[in-house]
Amino acid sequence: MTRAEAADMPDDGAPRTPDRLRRRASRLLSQLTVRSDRLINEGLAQAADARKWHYAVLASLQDFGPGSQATLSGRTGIYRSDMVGVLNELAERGFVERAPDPGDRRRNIITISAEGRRHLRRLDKVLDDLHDELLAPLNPAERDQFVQLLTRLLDHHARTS
Amino acid sequence: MTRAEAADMPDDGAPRTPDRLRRRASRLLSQLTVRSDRLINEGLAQAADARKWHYAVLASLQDFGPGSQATLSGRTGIYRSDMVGVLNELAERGFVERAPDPGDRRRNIITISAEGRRHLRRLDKVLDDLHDELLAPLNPAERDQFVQLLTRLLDHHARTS
DNA sequence: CCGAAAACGTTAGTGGAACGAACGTTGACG
DNA sequence: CGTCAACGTTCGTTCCACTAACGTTTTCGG
Repeated sequence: MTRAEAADMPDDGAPRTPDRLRRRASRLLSQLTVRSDRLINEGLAQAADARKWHYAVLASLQDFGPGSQATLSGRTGIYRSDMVGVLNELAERGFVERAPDPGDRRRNIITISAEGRRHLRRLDKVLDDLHDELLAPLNPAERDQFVQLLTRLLDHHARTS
Repeated sequence: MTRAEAADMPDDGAPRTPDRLRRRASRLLSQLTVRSDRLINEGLAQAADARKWHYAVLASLQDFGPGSQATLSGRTGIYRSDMVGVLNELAERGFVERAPDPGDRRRNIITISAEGRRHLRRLDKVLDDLHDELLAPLNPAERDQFVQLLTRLLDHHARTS
């Protein structure tokens, strides 16, 4: 033994973390979200040169039709300040069109293009695969449960915010 | 009607988000974690002038005894670069002591103080309350389930990292 | 009908968290 | 003894949620 590192190593090399720390839901959430975000970001970047916000915007356009940037902000939860950049990226790639609203010249009307629709289908597939990886340890019933629980918690804290 | 904003408003004022977006586990995780982090940070700051890192370090010291900064990094998951600041804050408040290791002058040995122990007890209570708020919509069995699921997912992705 | 207030898109910037690079000091080891 | 690794530390980067302010355009109350 070079020296007794002991006490932190459960004899298999990994440093030990106190249970009361490891069991805290807030900590589990934070840590898992870091991994999840990394997985999704890297996956989207590499498989489709995309970011998760692209998906949010395109899906919102596809499912609810064209809208102003402010509307899209509301639908997706992306801040209007950040929406600018996202739409620039999407417009650059030809996935959306940004046109001034003739009826209200403060607004832009954002429309999804045919290419955008195709891209969205691709993103949906990529995300399906990535979520399969994310939720790998859970069986279908448990995945549903997990999503259920998350949804209930989020709903509660969204109303209360 | 001033104008038909329609389509995004389920007739109760809240903008509508596509289901495929709302159901993605990664998105639920991100959003919930934002709320959770905010709840915990604000709660700790206001009730105990503390940050969550403080809890991690103090709990690790209490449960596994003194250690070097590197050991604490391993136990808590805090980067050694960030550990410096955390320990400064804790030492300033008299919750830990930072003393050079006589047996290895590269290291500092960090020890929790009596005050630190008291503070940790307080933090534990505050965190209990905050988690009660965080998990409010779930009954005890569901909370256990939730923690179970999170743990399994995190374990899987920690090994695979 | 006019002036104040609000909404819109946009730019710039803040604060926190996770993480990497590099450096001087000190110990381990062939 | 010389090389290499570990330690604490400083500095910097990147990403995300979020705020502030501004010019333009529209709405609305008096």
